Amino acid sequence: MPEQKRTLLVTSALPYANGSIHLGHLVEYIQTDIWVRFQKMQGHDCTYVCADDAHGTPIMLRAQQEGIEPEALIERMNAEHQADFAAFHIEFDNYYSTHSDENREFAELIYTRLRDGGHIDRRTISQYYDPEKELFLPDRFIKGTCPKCGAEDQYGDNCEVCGATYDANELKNPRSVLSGATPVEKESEHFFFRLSDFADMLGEYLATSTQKEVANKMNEWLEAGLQDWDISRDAPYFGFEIPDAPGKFFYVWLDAPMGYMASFKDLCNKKGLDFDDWWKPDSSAELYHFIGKDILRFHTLFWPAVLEGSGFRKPTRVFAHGFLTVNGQKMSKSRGTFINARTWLDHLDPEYLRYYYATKLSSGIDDIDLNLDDFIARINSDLVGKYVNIASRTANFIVKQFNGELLPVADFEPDIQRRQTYMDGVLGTKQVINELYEARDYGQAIRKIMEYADSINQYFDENEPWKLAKDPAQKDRLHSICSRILHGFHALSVFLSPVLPEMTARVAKSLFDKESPFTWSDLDEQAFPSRLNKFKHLAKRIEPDAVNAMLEASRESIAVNEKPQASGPLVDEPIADIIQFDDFAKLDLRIVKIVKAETVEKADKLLQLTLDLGGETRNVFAGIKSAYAPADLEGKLTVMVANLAPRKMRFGISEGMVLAAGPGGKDLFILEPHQGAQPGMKVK
RNA sequence: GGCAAGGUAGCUCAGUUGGUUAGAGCACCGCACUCAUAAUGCGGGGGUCGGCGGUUCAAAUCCGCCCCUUGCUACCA
Repeated sequence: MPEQKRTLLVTSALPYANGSIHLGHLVEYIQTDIWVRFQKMQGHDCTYVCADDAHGTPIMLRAQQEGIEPEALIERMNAEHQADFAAFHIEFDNYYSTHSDENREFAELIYTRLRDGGHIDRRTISQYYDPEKELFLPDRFIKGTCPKCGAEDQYGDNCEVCGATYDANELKNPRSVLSGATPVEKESEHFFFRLSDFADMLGEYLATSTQKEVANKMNEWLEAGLQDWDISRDAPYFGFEIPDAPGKFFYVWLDAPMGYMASFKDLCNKKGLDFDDWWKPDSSAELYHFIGKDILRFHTLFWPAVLEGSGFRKPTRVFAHGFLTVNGQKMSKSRGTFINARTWLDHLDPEYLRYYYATKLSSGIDDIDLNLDDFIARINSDLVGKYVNIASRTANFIVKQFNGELLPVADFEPDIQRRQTYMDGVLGTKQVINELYEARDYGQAIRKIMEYADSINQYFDENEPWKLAKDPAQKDRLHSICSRILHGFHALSVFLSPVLPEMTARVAKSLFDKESPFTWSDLDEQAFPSRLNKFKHLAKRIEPDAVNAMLEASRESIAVNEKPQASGPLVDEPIADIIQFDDFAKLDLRIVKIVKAETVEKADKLLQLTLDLGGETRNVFAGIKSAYAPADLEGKLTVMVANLAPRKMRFGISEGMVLAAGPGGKDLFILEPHQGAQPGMKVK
């Protein structure tokens, strides 16, 4: 029955050292921690490592802003992260940093091997550069007008208003967030990892190494053709310099995931383990990465290829989970649902979050929702009303009437046949729960566990021990019944241990007088304790006020750090940076007459407008179909940007842009001049 | 528009390879109990399983079309 002892190495994604841990992060760490604890409880050799991702331009700049060295910044964040994780009972075997000697060695080793294997190309590319700060700008440090919806003040990689994604050089009116300067395109040599060299291997790998729905998605990428991966950045950059290329640094792809190895290597150094036993290509150890679905491509394509190309083993499986929503919506700063780990800790019990996440988690990549009303009901009912209540309502009988003595299974179920059936029931439940934990179907595991709790409460009510307690003749029966109920509670506590490590450790210690926390072998018949201490309060109900206070605090902490929380056009789209008259003068706005407006076949949002500028006509596509019928526009005057560079679209060339205001959809309003304006007049 | 994942009771979700009157928890109503942090137990109301067709003796479950939600993507110069 004792299955083979397995050797596992488990990781969670490396949190970036530029921000605090929030509830979204915790989905992953809690999911992983539950799995790791489950493995350890079974007696397997399971190691859980993680580290801060400590490099990159954002960290370099933030340190500058704070007037400290980046090393000081990442050290502080590392301590903060570790404290938050510890408070949520995330138990790493090692927590390290990508800014470490070990990590540098792995980055260099892997790079060198890839290079020598012919998997690295050098190519000159053109990229935005801040001429004042003298550095190349990551997408997040360029802001400008969204090329798709025209929203101001959007980042260089995607638009928060319309959700479009694009390249930074598509952004209109780009400016550096750092200096406000207009970035210039500048050429530089970059290093690329030839991912396509590994296409065949990846095709096979995907089929076995991740969830089905994920493999399907990844196959799309494979079929679309694998792009080379840019792995270098130019100085100044906080990170590791590429050995044979002064002034070039490893970009995140070539130093972050090595953090998994570096952290483990650090642990090997501390404990005298042989790193290669886990990481050589034919290692029998199992390697698992828990990640969010946002970094799937990276972990299922790039990372296995890099490992393959540099002579290391590949991950056994990559487990992706979905995102967190709060009350059914994306976490939102203004609603107070962007909740930091620390804010939660100030108001609520970390284990309640662990439990709630567990009830929602499955092996799939669906998003999970933290519905706070449901959360309160679920915790109060499951944990306090059912689980804890079993001990609470039974313990007194044992303590008062039997001096704390618990009967062994053989005594409360003396008939050998019935005892067998009873233990088969317990161990059968254990087996089912085991499989569910292993498969990461925690939601189902919890459901099973609560079914078991229900059955114990039913047994209690059917046998009415409170009545037996009043009849001295029934004392033996009372003893048996209560022992059996507490045996059930004991089993429940073991089942819940991966999810509620702290609470169940208290059960083990203060109630059952056990030296160490529960393990799976505590479910063996002989392992049932013979004594019980006086019951002490185990868990308290959640007051809705505590949740409200947490939401309020989240709103406040954001308000302190950021902008005012009111909403409205000025908040949603703050007024852009000051420009000079010269900048304004570049714009040539003209009054035009809409001579023709028509829908465009196969276009959802576009109207094709023929505009008369008083002698010249222009063809313009405008995304205003949702708000205007073509007939309403024809004959009307409006304002256009007349000197905008033409833009090729799928349906033709758009030769300018009409001006409109509003959030979108039906609320979109084009400008119309007062009576008397004539087509062609310049707006100034 | 394309691709993907969803749409099951008021809320949060289960429903394995199609098979008897579709389930759980919470909420609601009634009853019981008083050992327990008013917790627990029993019973009840409540669902055209997004819609329409089809396959089948039988469909929430398979097939087709459509509607809605979410994510990625494409076209909101």
